[in-house]
Amino acid sequence: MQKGHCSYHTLRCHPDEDGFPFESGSSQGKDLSDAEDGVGDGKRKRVASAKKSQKSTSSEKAAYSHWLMKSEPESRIEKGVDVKFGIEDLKALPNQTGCWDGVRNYQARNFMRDMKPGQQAFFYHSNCKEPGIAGIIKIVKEAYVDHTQFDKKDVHYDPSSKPENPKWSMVDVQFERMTKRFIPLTELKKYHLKHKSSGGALSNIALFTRARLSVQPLTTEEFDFILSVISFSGKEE
DNA sequence: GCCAACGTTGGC
DNA sequence: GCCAACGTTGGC
Repeated sequence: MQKGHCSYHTLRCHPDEDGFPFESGSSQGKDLSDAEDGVGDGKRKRVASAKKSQKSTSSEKAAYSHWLMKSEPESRIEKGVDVKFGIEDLKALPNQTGCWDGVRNYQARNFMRDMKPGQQAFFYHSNCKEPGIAGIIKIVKEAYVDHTQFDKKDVHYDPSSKPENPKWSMVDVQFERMTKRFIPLTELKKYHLKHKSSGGALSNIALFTRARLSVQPLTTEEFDFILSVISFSGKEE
């Protein structure tokens, strides 16, 4: 499980279909857990203590506005199905839009639920020859029920999730553009290490501080810094 | 509610 | 293909 790979099921999703928004917003402090779906998931539920540390105006959360979403651009067979889904695959879909299904990690899911249409995300290529940021996508539909959780044939089928109380959500994303150059993970890591010691925009970037999260938030500073290094090194805006 | 065993992610 | 990091499961 786990992973934010849209697989081609994406083809079935049409951006215009009016799905029902499955609750939006809210989630920041909760982390692991299912916090907002109340019942349903079996046993153990360590409901996050979303309460604490959540001060200030009740409706206020350090809302993120930028994201980084990982997907695998190279073929890999999982349960007999190829999970490949690179930025070129998104670009090739009708309207260059697809649904980001298959996320099976609570934190990643919660971040998707925080996403708002219009926000931008980096499309990150993972588990491949050259990991790194390949382009920019845009959130075009807020979180709604990920139908693949109920599909026994799907790689990300989750028998523990019931239709009356779905566990997993997805958003629709649209290809916006390739970055003027590919930004390798190794380069980002250099900035991160440097910034960690001397201070800088990427000193705390989730890509390294929470490496396994497939859907991550980026601060505006982080996002802008990354865009700026693209241009420093050659082209881009 | 602890925590060992287990499974997954994803760089290398 | 290895394996470290870390999330999840489930017994107790």
